Amino acid sequence: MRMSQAAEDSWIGHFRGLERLDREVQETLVARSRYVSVPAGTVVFGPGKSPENLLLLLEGTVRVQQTSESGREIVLYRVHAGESCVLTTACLLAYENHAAEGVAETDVKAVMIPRTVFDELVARSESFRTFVFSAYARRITDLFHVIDEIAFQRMDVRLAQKLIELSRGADTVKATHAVLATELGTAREVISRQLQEFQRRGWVEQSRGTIRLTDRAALEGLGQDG
Amino acid sequence: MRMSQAAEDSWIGHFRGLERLDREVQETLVARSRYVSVPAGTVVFGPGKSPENLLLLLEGTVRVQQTSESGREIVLYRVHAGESCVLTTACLLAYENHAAEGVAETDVKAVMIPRTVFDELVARSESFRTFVFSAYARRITDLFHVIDEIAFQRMDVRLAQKLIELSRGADTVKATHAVLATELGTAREVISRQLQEFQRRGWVEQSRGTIRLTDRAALEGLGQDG
DNA sequence: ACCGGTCGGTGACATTGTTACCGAAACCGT
DNA sequence: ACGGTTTCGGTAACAATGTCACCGACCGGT
Repeated sequence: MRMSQAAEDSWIGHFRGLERLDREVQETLVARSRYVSVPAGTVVFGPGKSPENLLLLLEGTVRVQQTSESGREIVLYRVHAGESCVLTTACLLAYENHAAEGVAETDVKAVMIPRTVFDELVARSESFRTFVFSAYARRITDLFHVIDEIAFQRMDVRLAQKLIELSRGADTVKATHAVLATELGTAREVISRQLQEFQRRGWVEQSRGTIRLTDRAALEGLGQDG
Repeated sequence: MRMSQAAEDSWIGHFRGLERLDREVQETLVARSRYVSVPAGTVVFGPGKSPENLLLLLEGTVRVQQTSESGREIVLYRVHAGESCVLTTACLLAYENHAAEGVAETDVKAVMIPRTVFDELVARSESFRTFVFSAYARRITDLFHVIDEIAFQRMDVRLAQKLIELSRGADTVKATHAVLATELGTAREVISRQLQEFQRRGWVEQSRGTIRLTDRAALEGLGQDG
C-alpha cells in the first residue's frame, strides 16, 4: 500500500478541478479538512454566523437565499454536490452584514476547509486557484442570471422554467405555492394565479403541495415564442 | 535616491490595501503593470472581449451594466477611483458569455495588471490576496443589494435614492429619463410618471436633460416611512 | 371530535410594464 | 437661417404584477 492511497481514494475525486492538484497538495487538503454531515434544514451559514470554513459539498444541496427587510425571500442559487460555497470565503473577510443565508435543502455531507488552510492552498497551488476562481465565476454568473430574470422576464416564463427545473425529469413537483413564490422572489398569490392559468390550459394539475406537469412541452415553449 | 523611490511615489498609494504590500511585491506590481488612459464612453470590457487584465482605477468611474436579450439594460454597480474591476478576473477564466459590460463613464486613468502577474501576486502575497478577496466581497455585496432592490423595493423609493446618489450633494442631476430608466432597470415611461408625481409634490423641477432637487429631505424620507 | 396551523382561493385595488402614438427641443449640414 | 433628423419627454389605454384582506379546506396533533 502506497502512502498516497488515502488521498487517491478520498473525496477529492468528487470535484472536477481538484483532481489535477499535486499529490502533496491533495494530501494537505485531506489531512487538514474536516468531514461534516448535517441534516436537512440546517442553516449552514447566514447573517451573524461568520463562516470560518470553505464548504465543499459531497452529497445534497444547499440553497442560498436572501431575505429582505420586509421579510420576503428570494432564492439566489443552489450549491450542488461537487461544488463549493466559495462566496462565503469572500464575505467572511469583508462585509459581514451580507444578508444571504445558506440552508441545507437535503441531508448534506460536506468537507470543511478552515480559512487558514484555504489561504495557504491559494498561495501554494495554481490548480487550486483556478478551482477557486472558477467557482467564483460560476456563482457570479448565476447572480447575473438572477438579476436578468427578475428585472426582465415575465412571471409565467419564470414559473414554467422553475417548475421544469424543480421536476428534474420527473412529472411531479413537490412544492407549495409559498415555496415557489420564494424561489422567484414574488408573492404567493401571483403563483396561485399563474398556476391556475397553467391548469386552465391543461399544462399542469394541482393538488395540495404537489404539481403534476401534464404538458412539459408547452411549459418549455413559453420561453421561446412568448 | 533610494531604489524604492519609484514604488513609494507610485499609484500604489491610491489603493487602500495595497499600501501594506511588501516593498518587493509593490515593485513587481509597478514594474509589470501598464498605465492606460481611455476617454469617456469606451467599452472597457464586455461580451466577446476577453479581458486579459485586472484593471485598477486611478481616476474616473466605470459603469458595469447588463443587457437583456430584449435590449433593455440595467446598471449593476460602478467602479470608482481606488477600486478594481475584480469580477473580470473571475469571468475571464470560466464563463465567457457573461453578458455584463463595463463602460468608462468619464475619462478614465487606470493601471492594467496582466493575468499572469495577477496570478503570481495572488500566490506570493497574503496582503494581495486580502485585497483581491475584499474587492470580490464588495462587488458581490453590491450585487446582492441590486437583487434586493429590484425584487422588493418600490419604484418611487428607488428613483428617489438614485436621484440623491447621482446628485452627489449638488442640487441638480444631469440625466435623461431614459438614462434613469437604465439605472433602475425599468422603462422610460415609468420614470417619467414618477418624476411627474415628484414634481407635482414640489420635490423636483424638470427641464430637458436635467432635474433640480428642490426638496431633498422629502426624497430621502421616502425610504423611511413609506 | 376539536384545535391550531398550513395551504390555497378570491376579489378589489395599487403599482409597474408595454404599446403606440405625439409634439417640442436640440442637432446638423447646407 | 432653413429644413431634415434625432433625441427627449408626454400621454393614454391596456396588460401584468404586487398588495391587502379575508375565507374555507385540509392537515396534524391531542
